[in-house]
Amino acid sequence: MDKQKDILNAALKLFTEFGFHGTPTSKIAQEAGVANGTLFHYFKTKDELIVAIYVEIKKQLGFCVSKDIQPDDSIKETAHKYYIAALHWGIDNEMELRYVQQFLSSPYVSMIPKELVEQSLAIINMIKEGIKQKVIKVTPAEYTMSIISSHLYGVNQYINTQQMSTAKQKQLINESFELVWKMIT
Amino acid sequence: MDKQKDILNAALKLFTEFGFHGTPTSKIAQEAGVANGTLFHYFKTKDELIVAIYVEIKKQLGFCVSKDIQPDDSIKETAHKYYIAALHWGIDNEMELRYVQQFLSSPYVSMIPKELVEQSLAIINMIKEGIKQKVIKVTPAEYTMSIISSHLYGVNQYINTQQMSTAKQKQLINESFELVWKMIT
DNA sequence: TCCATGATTGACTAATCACTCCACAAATGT
DNA sequence: ACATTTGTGGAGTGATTAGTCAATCATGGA
Repeated sequence: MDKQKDILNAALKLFTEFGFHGTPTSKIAQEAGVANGTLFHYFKTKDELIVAIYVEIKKQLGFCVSKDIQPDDSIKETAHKYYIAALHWGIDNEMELRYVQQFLSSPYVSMIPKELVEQSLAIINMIKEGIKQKVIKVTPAEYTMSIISSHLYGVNQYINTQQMSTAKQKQLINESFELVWKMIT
Repeated sequence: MDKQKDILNAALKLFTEFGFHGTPTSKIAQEAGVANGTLFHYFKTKDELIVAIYVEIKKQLGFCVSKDIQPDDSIKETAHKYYIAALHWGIDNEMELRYVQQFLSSPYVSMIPKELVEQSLAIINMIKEGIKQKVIKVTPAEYTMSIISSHLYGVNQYINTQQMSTAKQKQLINESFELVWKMIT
């Protein structure tokens, strides 16, 4: 019923499969089951749609990753929860992940609205708090963050390309957190 | 003098700046200082050009990374050399790295010629040899490989975004290898 | 000198695509 | 009941672009 959502979903699907250039707006409208003009009623330009999808995904990820965090969790507990949640999100939302990758390594990155940039501030702050509490190694928080994200990315990619039982996956995920934790402490 | 190289360089530059979609072949020809038709004399299609650039970069990286390797180096020495060379390549060839990222997260990946896929086999074999010699942890070699590459990527990104003295860079690079080595052994 | 081969040119084209426009429908307010 | 806003449709348009082609130019061998 919600045509805007239909358009977003159709566009997400087609963009991940055929790329931004490879999918005309007409195909998006067709896939979403709306008319060509309707698409431009909701999104003034194709670029705006491309950015909107990214913003939507980021919002979902942000919610998903932080929903289990308790204020009185220890640093390690918090980090563990963030890590696990992010990894699971990546596994469950392969298409969205691929979209984000494509988006971030395209010239559209420069169109990200400012208010979204601060999203990952919570994690940076957690790292800084961890350093203050002397549980995390004294290095620039951005460096630690960079290491963690890329590790996350690597594990995700491995899990997504190899196929394995859910049990093996769980084991791998937990082990990989311990690996990262050992590295940053 | 070599117009084919001129075209490749011009295309690399424009594609990294404006994306595949955002740069028309006419602009590439212009930047390369050749006529429109000349471009299509060397590359049958725009897609072929896009893939050719990737292949060229991969060739350079492959050469750069393996040129210092000696057959009688220890596993750790070999790994260290690979790691350092790859990191330096990424620092010295920011544009090429960005191109590779953009390419790999685009639908053009599926056009990579088969003979190129085996490129990273040498590193996988090194890891397997390391496992046999009991210096590297017993995990699937592809997993270890995935962890190393993504770590490399993360460090690279950090170095490229922050600016720091060359001395600090060197220190960071060496420390980061020890971090990875600790992780995989 | 003459020919052959391949490089080089740039005007041209057929197709595509982002976006507009306007008519109409549905919802919402008064 | 009427007016106003909001949503929806889809044909149409102007600009852009990948790729073509026929003509020229450069090189070198016979």
